[in-house]
Amino acid sequence: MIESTPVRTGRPDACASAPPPHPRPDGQDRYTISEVSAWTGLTAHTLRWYERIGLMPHVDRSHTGQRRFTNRDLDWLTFVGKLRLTGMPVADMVRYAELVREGEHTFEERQELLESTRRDVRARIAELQDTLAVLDYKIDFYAGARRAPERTT
Amino acid sequence: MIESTPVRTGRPDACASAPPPHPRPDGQDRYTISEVSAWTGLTAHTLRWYERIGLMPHVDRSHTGQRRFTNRDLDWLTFVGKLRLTGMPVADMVRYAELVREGEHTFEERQELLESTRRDVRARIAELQDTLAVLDYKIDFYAGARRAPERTT
DNA sequence: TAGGACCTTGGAGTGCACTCCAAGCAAGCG
DNA sequence: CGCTTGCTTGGAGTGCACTCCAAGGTCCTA
Repeated sequence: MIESTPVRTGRPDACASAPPPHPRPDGQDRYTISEVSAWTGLTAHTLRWYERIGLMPHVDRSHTGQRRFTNRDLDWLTFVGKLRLTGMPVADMVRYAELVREGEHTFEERQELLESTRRDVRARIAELQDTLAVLDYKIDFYAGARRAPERTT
Repeated sequence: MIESTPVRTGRPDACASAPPPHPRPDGQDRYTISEVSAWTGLTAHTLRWYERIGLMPHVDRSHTGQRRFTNRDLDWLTFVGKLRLTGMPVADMVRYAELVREGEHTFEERQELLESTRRDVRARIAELQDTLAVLDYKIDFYAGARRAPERTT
């Protein structure tokens, strides 16, 4: 239902940060909320909130009702973290999560949603590179002005 | 006091969007708030708010107290727009604006602030490129799964 | 000189994404 | 058993960046 996230890029030692290995192998993957909080950097509050708003597939519970997260949940949270970095609103992530819950007949819509996100990400990268050029220019200006303070207008 | 923003990159027809020309030449540059709003895409509310919080150098006024923005103000707003794209908090932009108001003896601190911002921007670009790889992977997955629906696990 | 569009202000309201609280149940240790 | 630490819930609170409002003054064109 949830496809897995790429495990390695083709290049050895690529700049992209390596995908985090799971703390425990499949089969022993029943993490408490605080373990997941430590691993993801999200607070326990946020993890519960994500579940409430439908951003998590239903999380398993212990016999006493406490959450027990799996490696699959960790993968999902890693992916959600990527989407969050793109600036995607939480509501859109919830929409994607709903599509995942609805099964394989939503593949097309999921693909479209991700392609639209990809366009946004590319646009944002371009904007940031533009900004980088401006920052470089201004930093050079300050560096130059400080080297030759008598002629800075 | 405010250094100008680069007018052209070295390459002809560079991908970076060309810096916007001013609507009117220097000397006739006394824009109302709604003109500036239309030009920048910011609402009049936001422009007033920027001034209130100290994110604008003091804006000139007409004899009756209405704001009259200059080409210099437009340049500043363009730069602020770039900083905003980087995700810099408004408080940090206000800090930079204060340094500009304080004069040339703050060149060093301004340069440091921009260099720190540049590091952030570079890091964010790297994150986004990472995310792009994940999106590409998942989009390929969906495309492949839809071409060969009998073998998707 | 009348009308409508535009401008002014301080302060209050909005939407987002968390973030925290109170009260109570659960788990592990000496 | 008692203690500490951790987990549960619904609902309320926070911080940021706007966004809007009411009441009134200004500008321009017919």
